[in-house]
Amino acid sequence: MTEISLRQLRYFDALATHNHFSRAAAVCAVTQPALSMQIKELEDALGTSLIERGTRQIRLTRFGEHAVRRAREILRFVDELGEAARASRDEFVGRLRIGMIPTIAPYLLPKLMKEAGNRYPQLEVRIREALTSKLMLEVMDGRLDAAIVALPVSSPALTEAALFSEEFVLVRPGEDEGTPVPSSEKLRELRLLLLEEGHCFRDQALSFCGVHSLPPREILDASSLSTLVQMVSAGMGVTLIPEMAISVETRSASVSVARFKDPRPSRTIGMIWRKTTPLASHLVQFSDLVRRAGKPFSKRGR
Amino acid sequence: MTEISLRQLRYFDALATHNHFSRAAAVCAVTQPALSMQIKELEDALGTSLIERGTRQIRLTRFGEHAVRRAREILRFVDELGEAARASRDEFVGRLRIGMIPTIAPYLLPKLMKEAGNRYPQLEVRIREALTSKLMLEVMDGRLDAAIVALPVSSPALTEAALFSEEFVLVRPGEDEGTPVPSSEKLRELRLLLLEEGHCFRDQALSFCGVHSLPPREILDASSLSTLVQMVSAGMGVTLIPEMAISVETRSASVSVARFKDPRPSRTIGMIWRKTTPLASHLVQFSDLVRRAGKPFSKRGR
DNA sequence: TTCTGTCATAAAATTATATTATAATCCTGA
DNA sequence: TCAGGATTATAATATAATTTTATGACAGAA
Repeated sequence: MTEISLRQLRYFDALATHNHFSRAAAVCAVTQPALSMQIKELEDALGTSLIERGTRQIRLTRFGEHAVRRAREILRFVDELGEAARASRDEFVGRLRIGMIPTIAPYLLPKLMKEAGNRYPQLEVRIREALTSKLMLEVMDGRLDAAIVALPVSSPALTEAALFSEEFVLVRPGEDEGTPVPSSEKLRELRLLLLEEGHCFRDQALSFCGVHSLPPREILDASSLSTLVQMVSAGMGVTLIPEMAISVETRSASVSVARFKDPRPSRTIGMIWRKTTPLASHLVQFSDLVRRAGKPFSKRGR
Repeated sequence: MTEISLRQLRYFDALATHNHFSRAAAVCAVTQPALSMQIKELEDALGTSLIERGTRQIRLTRFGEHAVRRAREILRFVDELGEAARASRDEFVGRLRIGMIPTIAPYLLPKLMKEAGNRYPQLEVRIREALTSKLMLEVMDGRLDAAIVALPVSSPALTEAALFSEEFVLVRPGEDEGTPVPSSEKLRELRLLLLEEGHCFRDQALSFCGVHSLPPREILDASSLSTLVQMVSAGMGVTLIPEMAISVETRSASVSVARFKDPRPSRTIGMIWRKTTPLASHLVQFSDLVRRAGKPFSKRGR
């Protein structure tokens, strides 16, 4: 004995509406014996008869009446599944979980959320802030759809899409305003304040100074750019911050901002996602949005 | 492109629970390629991907998560349809619509309903009272499941099951008690009170008297046995009533009841149903119940 | 690199479904 | 009561869908 199939339910539905095998078969675009057999199979599968067959006319049995209601319900659910699929592939709707590193999130977020709200009103964007390593893990095992980080991350499982590059600027105490900008080598002699371990921005700053690790220092590393700037303002040293952080972080601090001459330090911001994600095309679209949001900070306004 | 099938949903369900093609295939008792292909077909049919395929592990896509919930819902509905079918065929439950003619209903009903309540507590018995011709029509077009009438009805579309036979008795005014019982021929000379046209009992009574139609009479025909007996009690004539009506109808009337010598008039009570009804076996069962209910009235206690 | 686990693909075999042709049934009307 | 028409069932055959077997492709681990 075979299983119940949707085909059987569809034929049964047609039969119940037309009360006539041949006409129902025509509606289903099959021949009458095909429909007859499927109905019989359905009856076999259910172990009970659905149709009272008279020569002149047929009618549903008691249970048939009940069954056809159920069958139609089932068919409707199946159709809705198809509709849901269509809706989900055509439109970028639902939830998008984006990770961002702490040296990007506070600065990019306002503009990004505004643009996302305009462009994809149906989309719920959730932001999670964490260090690159954690974000990578979360993207890889599906807890995030994508992350916005500094490139490269170089993981074979991830696609990287570069969005824009931004320069780092030197933040010095307010009174240093106008004094010559030190070269990257000179920076090493200054008291360079840095983020704590794990932030890629720390490594990028160090790399600019030509060092890749640092001997233990007397002062504690900061956990945010905000703190760093406040430390500079308090005269504890100098620091680097990315372009996008300038306006937010230096607004209420007595610090001066200076740009480097070549070689100018910079980082490339990009988005990463699983190579296998089916959201890929959506994410490419979305990355464009992020690119637009980051444009004001972008090197050479690009 | 093919249609969505339940098989695909079942495989998808298994795949979503095991997150592993081969194991899911094993659970479904098919080989892995079979399952892979059905999943692919499902994705094609939906026009969207459900599974993110990684070499090491797979996971559901966003839409896949939604789809599997829907799929399981659908599968549950289908299973329930099967269960409902099983329930409906094993047990005699639900609604049973029985028609009865007016010369049976009031007398058989109390006992029948009591017995039915004992034997099939799950069964809702609905009674409709009408003349034989109407009942036959209603049985034939499915508004009734069966009817209890006097046989024969001789319709090729209907099955007749004889249940019991009962005699007719003569009802005379109380003062006739003890006087000789007239023969059927003599009855013709008496003022025989009858039910109105359409009642089979009228025809049966006439037939007993050897006449098949009656010239217009001065008196009106009665619409119930009850009225007939009251008319007899009022001295308007005599009448015949069936055995089962005696105790109810003569209780509160000053009439005398007399039985005929051979040939004794009688009628056969039976049940009729559509030859094509799937309730046939249930109705045979039920007819047994009716037989039991009618036993006390039965000719020779049979 | 090679091995291993995993899913995809291709060809062949099997099974399910459809079609065509015809039978059976039963109602209709002479 | 008998022929004719309408309707569904059945049988044989044809077609299509599904499964299996065998193999490929790919990525991650040793």
